[in-house]
Amino acid sequence: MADDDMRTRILDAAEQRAREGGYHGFSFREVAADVGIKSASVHYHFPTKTALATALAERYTERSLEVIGTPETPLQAFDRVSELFRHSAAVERKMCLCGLFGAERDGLPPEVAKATQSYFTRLIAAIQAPSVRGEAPFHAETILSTLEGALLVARAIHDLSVFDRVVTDLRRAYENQKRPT
Amino acid sequence: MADDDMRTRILDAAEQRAREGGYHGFSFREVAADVGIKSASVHYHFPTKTALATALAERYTERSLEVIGTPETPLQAFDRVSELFRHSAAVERKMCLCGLFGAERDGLPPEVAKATQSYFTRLIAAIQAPSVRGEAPFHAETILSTLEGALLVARAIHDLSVFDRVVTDLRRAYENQKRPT
DNA sequence: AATTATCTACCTATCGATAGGCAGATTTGA
DNA sequence: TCAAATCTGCCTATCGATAGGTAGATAATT
Repeated sequence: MADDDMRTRILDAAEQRAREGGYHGFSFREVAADVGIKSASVHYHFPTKTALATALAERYTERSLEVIGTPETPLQAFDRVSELFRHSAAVERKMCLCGLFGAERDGLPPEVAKATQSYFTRLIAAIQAPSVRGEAPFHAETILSTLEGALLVARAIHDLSVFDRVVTDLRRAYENQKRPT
Repeated sequence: MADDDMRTRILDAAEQRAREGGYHGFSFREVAADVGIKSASVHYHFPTKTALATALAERYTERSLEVIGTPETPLQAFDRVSELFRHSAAVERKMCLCGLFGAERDGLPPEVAKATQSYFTRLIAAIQAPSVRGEAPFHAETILSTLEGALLVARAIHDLSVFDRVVTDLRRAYENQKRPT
């Protein structure tokens, strides 16, 4: 039921906080209070805020890649990533962690910025993979950008139906479109 | 040549800072130092950080709407907004202010969140306007979401060519696509 | 006994914000 | 016309709160 590992519980709490206010929007004290320890004890598990945020981005990346898996067609890749972001919007009701970090890029410690960059490059690679056999109508960057933007905009105007309309628009174009180049 | 009005200079400096680190990523002291006054003097022009950030979002919205103007066709609307975001990516080399604020939504003072929401609803309305006569292939939300996401992703992976590829993908789909419903 | 995990207690730096003052320009009123 | 009053735009100094981070004692586990 409860998370056994304190390190995991810290990551969970920090992720929630970071997905609300971004890197500068959460603190060791808040996270510590969330998990029921003192802020000094958080430093035992993660020596610096940079280390904590980097671990956050890396775990988030791995989890996202697991959801995407190894799709066999471009359309299947599209649907997997759509579902990943739809879950973020409708179930977790939170921004994408690395989307938020990416927006804050210039205000991030370099190590966190690098981990954030990896999230995007690795997801793009995973989305692009099935296109090796068979052309895809859109670049992998286009899929990811659109979903990241749809999540951001839908949340900003407090209307999750925006997300679904954007996905519908893009998917229709994706199916109708023939080879791009 | 130089900005006469201190209020304007404060807004300019704060906008640069906010577009780097977000709402929690800039401070009165930094902004004050940028314009050559003391942080206490910034409070003379903007009583609270909420007031400053709200003014920032409102000014950003007005300026964006001026760039978009009143396009006469859906495709013209698309191109105007594309150019707005391309300028942000390639010339200013900064994230969209309200895109960043939107990502941080849950960590924002309510007044700032509302001003951010207005940015998106008003831009969507401006993009949608020419569609009253003549169908548009995509919803206005799709245009805005995709560009916001493309800006975010391109910056996150330090590759501005991503932005252009996404815009090219979307524009091709936009031209090829026939009436959606 | 040694390792692991958490504690108390504290540090320095910075945060947003307030109080009160002061020089200079502007307005007001006799 | 000239002096009193007010306003503008900044200043210094300081507030309480909070930030990330550290040292060393203590408790728990093996």
